[in-house]
Amino acid sequence: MSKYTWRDLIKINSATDAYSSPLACLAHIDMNAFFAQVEQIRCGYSKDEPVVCVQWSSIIAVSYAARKFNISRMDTIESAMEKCPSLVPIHTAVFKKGENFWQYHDGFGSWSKDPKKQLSPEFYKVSLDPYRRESRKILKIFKEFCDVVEKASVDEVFLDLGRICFQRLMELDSSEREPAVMNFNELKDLFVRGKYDLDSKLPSIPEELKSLKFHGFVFQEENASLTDWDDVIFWLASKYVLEIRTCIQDTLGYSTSCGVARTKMLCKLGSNFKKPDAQVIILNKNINAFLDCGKFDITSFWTLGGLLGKQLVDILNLPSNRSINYIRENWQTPQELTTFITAEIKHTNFIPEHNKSDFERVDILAQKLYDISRGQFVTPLNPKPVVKTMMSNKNMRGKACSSLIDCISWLEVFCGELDSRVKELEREYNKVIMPKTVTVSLRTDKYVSFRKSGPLVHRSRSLNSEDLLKTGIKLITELNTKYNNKQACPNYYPLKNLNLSISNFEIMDIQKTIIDMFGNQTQLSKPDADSPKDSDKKIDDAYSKENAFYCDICEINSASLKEFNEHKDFHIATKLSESLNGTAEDSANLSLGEQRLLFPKKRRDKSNAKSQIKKPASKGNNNIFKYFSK
DNA sequence: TACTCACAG
DNA sequence: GGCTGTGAGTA
Repeated sequence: MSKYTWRDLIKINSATDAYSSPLACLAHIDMNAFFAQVEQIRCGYSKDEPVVCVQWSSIIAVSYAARKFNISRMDTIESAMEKCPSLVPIHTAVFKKGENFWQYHDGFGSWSKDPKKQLSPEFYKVSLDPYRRESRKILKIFKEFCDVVEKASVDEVFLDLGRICFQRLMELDSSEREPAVMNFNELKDLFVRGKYDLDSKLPSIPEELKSLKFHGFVFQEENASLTDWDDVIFWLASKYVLEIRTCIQDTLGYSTSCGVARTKMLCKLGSNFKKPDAQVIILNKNINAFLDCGKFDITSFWTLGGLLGKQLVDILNLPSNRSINYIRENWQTPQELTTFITAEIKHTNFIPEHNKSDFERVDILAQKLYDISRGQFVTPLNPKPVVKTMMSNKNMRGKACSSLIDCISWLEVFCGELDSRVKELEREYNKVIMPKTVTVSLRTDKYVSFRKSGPLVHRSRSLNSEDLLKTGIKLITELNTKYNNKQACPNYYPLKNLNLSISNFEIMDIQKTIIDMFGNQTQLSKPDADSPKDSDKKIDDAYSKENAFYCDICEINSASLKEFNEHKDFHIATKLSESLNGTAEDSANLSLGEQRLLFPKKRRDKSNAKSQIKKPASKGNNNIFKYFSK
């Protein structure tokens, strides 16, 4: 007799409830040294060549080939080169100050001896866009294979394999299956004929299934034998995740690590257990052994990696031998844990400083700890992480941002980045995403920061880089006039940090936005007579008339007289800034944007287009130099 | 809404 | 260690 019921089994066929079934089967898949892999593949190196991904002079991802030389992320390029003279350092793509597109400069980097081949944080900002794009491609494959996918970060996902396993278990057509699997039929027949009670136990697994060979590494058991249906489900899962991982390897070239287990937490520990290019299966009967293997302690778990975890180690007096069984054996119930922690807090006068809320509900914390130590901490997958805010940020070194003009040049970078990130998301969701709030924030000193938010004044129905920039410039100018003076902030420039963020997203169906904007008109009008461009113009005209505080120079609206006046300050400020900064003769080191900004009539350098992966967005007549023209 | 903090990759 | 990002809590 199985220890699982029909209810447990049928539950895994539900996309929403499967995770909570005792027969749940999830996976966590992690890209090995993702950034390094992306660069290795992009540049056509083999996986045996020691590629590292570089940001300025530090290494941010080390391929497994490079790890063989004992190179870690802590190494500088120089020390890594010493360990491995054949090292292949590849710098991330970068935005140049004043430009709203990124590009790769292969062969360039801050490690280069030749100053002309150096990328410096003073003039560039790292772009992570290439990794996001690859991440989306990979995600797309996961979604083809699996109905419930949680994108946990740019290089990792959780999968709920419930439906797949259920269907494969119950599959009617057995022609493609291994002979032993034919015996699933016994279960299937009972199911199909409805000869079961939800609360009755499943039959035992057939003898022939007990010796199936798992795909991948079964923790602690070289020749794991299958004893119950959970094992059979995990066997099916091990086969299926290998298919997924092989597909990703074959179509995109990426190697992955994978953990298969009952809960997200166990999956995550599993995928991290063996790297690279491996899958680890943690059977339910091996959970405790896995947790006690000596590699984990309480701080190994999600959300306990920081201060909270350390505090718990102190309070519970946990041994340093990295073992979870201590908790399991010392506190048999969640209540015992609650009592202990409460007493200990009183006894030691422990005062949690920042994570106060965690200790206000000790019972919840104790329950969590109790479950974690037994591998029973169950959480659902979140298939829809909706964007709340999006930020483009830059820490400024030295004099990277020393004037209002510099600020605007960096804002152009930020707008380019945010615009393309929003477009990417729109493609993924097939929705229109429109932020309603824009925030510019800056730091002049370690502890002195200012910020200003405002509504995004947009003139078309999708986000565009130019409108975003106009709003950003308005905000940065207001900050500049307010704080860049002796009284408010004597050491305003050079800024230490500048960032632009968008928030308050309105997420609309593409179809819906058209109807919202035009009512039934869209359906009635002839396509030729009312082309999209005309429609846009109509909106623009209508919008302009509604707003009294309209700036003819910028073509933007202000919400109030006060705002309008502040906006006018901006024009005065930029003129001033221009007169201070616009006299440089040598424009060789200036970006295209800055050249346009300072020398609008001058012919611009158009070389360097070769290594460009992404085409710059069309500039049209909306160049920001017009702010400075007479 | 503005701001800080914690946590993660 | 530098950098990017998110969510929770607070006032």
